[in-house]
Amino acid sequence: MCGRFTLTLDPGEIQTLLELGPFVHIVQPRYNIAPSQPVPIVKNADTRTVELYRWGLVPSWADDLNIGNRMINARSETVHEKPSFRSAFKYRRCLILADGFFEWRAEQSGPKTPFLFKLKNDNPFTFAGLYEHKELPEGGELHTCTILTCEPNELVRDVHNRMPVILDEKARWTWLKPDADQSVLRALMAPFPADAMKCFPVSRAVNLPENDRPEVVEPVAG
DNA sequence: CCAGACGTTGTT
DNA sequence: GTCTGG
DNA sequence: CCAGACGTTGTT
DNA sequence: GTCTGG
Repeated sequence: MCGRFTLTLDPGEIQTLLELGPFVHIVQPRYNIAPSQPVPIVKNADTRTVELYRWGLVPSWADDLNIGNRMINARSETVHEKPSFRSAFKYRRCLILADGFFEWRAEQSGPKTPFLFKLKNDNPFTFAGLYEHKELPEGGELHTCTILTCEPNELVRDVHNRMPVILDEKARWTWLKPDADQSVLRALMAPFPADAMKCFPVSRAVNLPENDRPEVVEPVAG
C-alpha cells in the first residue's frame, strides 16, 4: 500500500518535469507526508492547476469524518464497485504529486524496516488518485483524496504485497479525461515497471510523521 | 418499509 | 447516495 | 503507514 | 484489540 510519501524537489522543477500549471502551495520540501495532511493534487488535464487536498477520502454522505483516516488507499481492483469510491472513480479522478514513497517490510522478528522507493532518475511522478467534496454542517467544504493501490512489481514485492498506482507521462492525462471509458482506465491501473525504479532502506525515524526532515530519505544499512 | 453499512492493510 | 438485510 | 490513547466524576 | 491523529 502507500501510507507515507515524499515531495522534496523544488516546485519549479516539479512544474517543469510534470508539465503542470504554476503553483505556489509547496513552499517547503516534504520528506514525510502522512495521512490527514494536505497533499498536492491535479484534477484537470487542461488547466493542470495544483490544489491541496486532505489525504484520506471522506465520502460526501459520511456522517463520521474519521472514516477518512482509513480511506487513505483504494484498491484498484474494486474501486469501481465500492460505495465509498465508485462515484469518485467515475467523476472525480486526480493525480497526486510525489517523488518517493515508503513501504515497511515485516521482519522475522522485531520492528519493521522502512524502505524508500523512487524513480531511478529521481524525477517526480504522479499517483492515480480520487477526490471528494463534502459539505460540512458548520459550513464550508472538506476536500479529501485517496491513492489507488495495485499488485506490487518485482521490486516492491520483496518489501510489500501492495504498491501505489503510478501513472507515467502519457497515462496521467488520460486518467483525468472526464469521458475516459472503463476499459481504458482499467489498463492504466497497473504496477509501474520495476526496471525504472530503485529502493533502499531508510531510518526508522520515518515512523514518526513529525520527523519531516532530510534524514528520513537517506539510505541506511539494512 | 426502515436500519445499517459503506474501507484498507496485515495477521491469525 | 445507494445497496443489502430483515 | 505508525504512534498513542483507550474513563468518569467533580472541581478549578 | 481498536480507534484516532498526524
